[in-house]
Amino acid sequence: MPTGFAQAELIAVLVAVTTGQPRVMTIERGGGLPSGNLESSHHSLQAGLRSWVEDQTHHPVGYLEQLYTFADRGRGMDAGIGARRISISYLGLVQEQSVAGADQSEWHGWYEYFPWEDHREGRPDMLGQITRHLHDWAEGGGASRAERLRRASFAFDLDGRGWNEDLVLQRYELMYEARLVDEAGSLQGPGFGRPMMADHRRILATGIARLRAKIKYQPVMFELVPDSFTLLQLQQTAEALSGLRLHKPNFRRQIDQHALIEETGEIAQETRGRPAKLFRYRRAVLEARALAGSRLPLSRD
Amino acid sequence: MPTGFAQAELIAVLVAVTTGQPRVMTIERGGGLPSGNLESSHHSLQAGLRSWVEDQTHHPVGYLEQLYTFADRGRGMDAGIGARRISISYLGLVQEQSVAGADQSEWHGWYEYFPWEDHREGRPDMLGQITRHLHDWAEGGGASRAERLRRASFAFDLDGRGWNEDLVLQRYELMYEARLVDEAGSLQGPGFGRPMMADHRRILATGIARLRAKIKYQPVMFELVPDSFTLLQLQQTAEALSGLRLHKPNFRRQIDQHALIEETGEIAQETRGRPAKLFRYRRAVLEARALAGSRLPLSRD
DNA sequence: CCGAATATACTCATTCAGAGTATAAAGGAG
DNA sequence: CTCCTTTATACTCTGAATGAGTATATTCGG
Repeated sequence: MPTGFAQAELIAVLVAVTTGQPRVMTIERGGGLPSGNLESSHHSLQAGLRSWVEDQTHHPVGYLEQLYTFADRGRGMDAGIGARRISISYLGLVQEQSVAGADQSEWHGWYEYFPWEDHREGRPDMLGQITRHLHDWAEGGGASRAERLRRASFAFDLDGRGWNEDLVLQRYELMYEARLVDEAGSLQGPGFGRPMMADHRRILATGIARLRAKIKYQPVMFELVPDSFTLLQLQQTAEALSGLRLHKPNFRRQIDQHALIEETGEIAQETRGRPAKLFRYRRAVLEARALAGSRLPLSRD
Repeated sequence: MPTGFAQAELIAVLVAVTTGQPRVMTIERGGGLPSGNLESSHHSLQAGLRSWVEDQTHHPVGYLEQLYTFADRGRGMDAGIGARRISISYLGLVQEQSVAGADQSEWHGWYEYFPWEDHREGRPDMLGQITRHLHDWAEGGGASRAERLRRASFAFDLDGRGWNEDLVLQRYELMYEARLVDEAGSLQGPGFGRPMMADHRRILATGIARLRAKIKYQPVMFELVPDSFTLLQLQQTAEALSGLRLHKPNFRRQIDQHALIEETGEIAQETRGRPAKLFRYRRAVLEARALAGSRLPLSRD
């Protein structure tokens, strides 16, 4: 086989948020992410992936973006033939209403896999243990001890400068290096969080990190909620994704300052408390929004 | 050949800024981007690309990130065998001082390829022509006429809401659809800007767009300037990348508000005007900076 | 009719971004 | 030597956005 040939595979991180929990589509009862070989019938990667996912899951995928491409020497293959496996991963968002009918299928809460990432009810207790293990790992690092400490301290907020919810991948990779997750061959006893096959949990971490970064400067939450929603639903979606609790008045202000939504005129039919107005997303602003966010200090001439 | 096999190729967008011009490393006197087949000797994509680029160009690459993975049916190949070409593109940044010795090699100013993207001396005149052509194209769009107008108006700022320098790719793709660039088979006479082989100009557009977006929230300019630099150099680098003129006092304020740099104690040896202090980048803040930028309205409990 | 629960509306202080002005230090022209 | 051009650096003023907290509406279940 000539050089430059490889086996190509598509992997999807499909995300939905239901009842305040972020969920990801899996196969084999949570053991892996949906994936498949790149077929020659697919005209473009994006289009191919979309039709493939929709065939398999029967959910329309509102939003789809490429995540990352990995290449590892194919472990299950004959060595020496120069072939390797290329995995092209995608992040897809599915609206809650589409998931609703789909019984207790293969949607798993993503904090099963990353329990240390959910800070909505405060800093998880297990971070104490993780921190101790990371310290041990750093101490055994010889020359790289200082560097290990610096990385761990930064990613896990060991010096109290504030938890950065975006560092999902950095945290997972540190835990992998320190052998605190089963995929790395855990040191003693079971590792933290539920493992996945091959490097699927790492890909999931990449997807979560991307999504957490994205909600700050692009209105992607709207791809996850139903067409009409209350402000509380919207906030809870943002909280589910970021794993943080948000300040209600300021969240609302930010939303309507940017004129992201409009009232539908209807009222939510839930029981407790004062009924909430229903809103819909103003698709028109998707572009206007892209205009903002310029942090460069422009000159007027 | 079994399904799922493909030819894999690496493509690099290598960027440097010299004498106020953003440049990109090319092959064949500007006709294409450096590329090569994925070799089985490469252990990871990132590492493989880095060593490959440094072998070919003899420039150390300070910063390297994956851009995008394309898959197109290989046009030059036998059809029907199920193989296709996968192109994995990377963005790399090179410091000016490394380029200096490298004579008049294969570095080409990127505004040769995208002359309509340079707004440092005001809105380029050719945008008038481009706009007229785009209007014609939209008029001939039948049912999609309104949609075409909306896209063109947004990307090229036809209604004066302000030029968005990030939309490099959108603009190139519109011009491709309207056949205003030679790669699409230009309508009449030569297309706008200098063409490149295959889809290399599109990949370059992707790289420029990524870099323009990135300088707003990550201090990547420092990967492009020498180890010690003046504030004017730094600003001119930012201007070269964004294609915009920036407001000097505010640019300076932003830089030292974030404590990104420190004085070296030395003074630049240039002739005209008051001599400028030299600064160096404080690598320590790379992490602290990542902490900022949280636009989510957090709650305190 | 009261209180728990939720929704919605303001307030106040601080920081930050946009825009412009003022002063300092060099070299060159006369 | 003095003035003028050029670049560097330091402030000012204003308005917008953000962080944090408080106050007022509605509903329902007792």
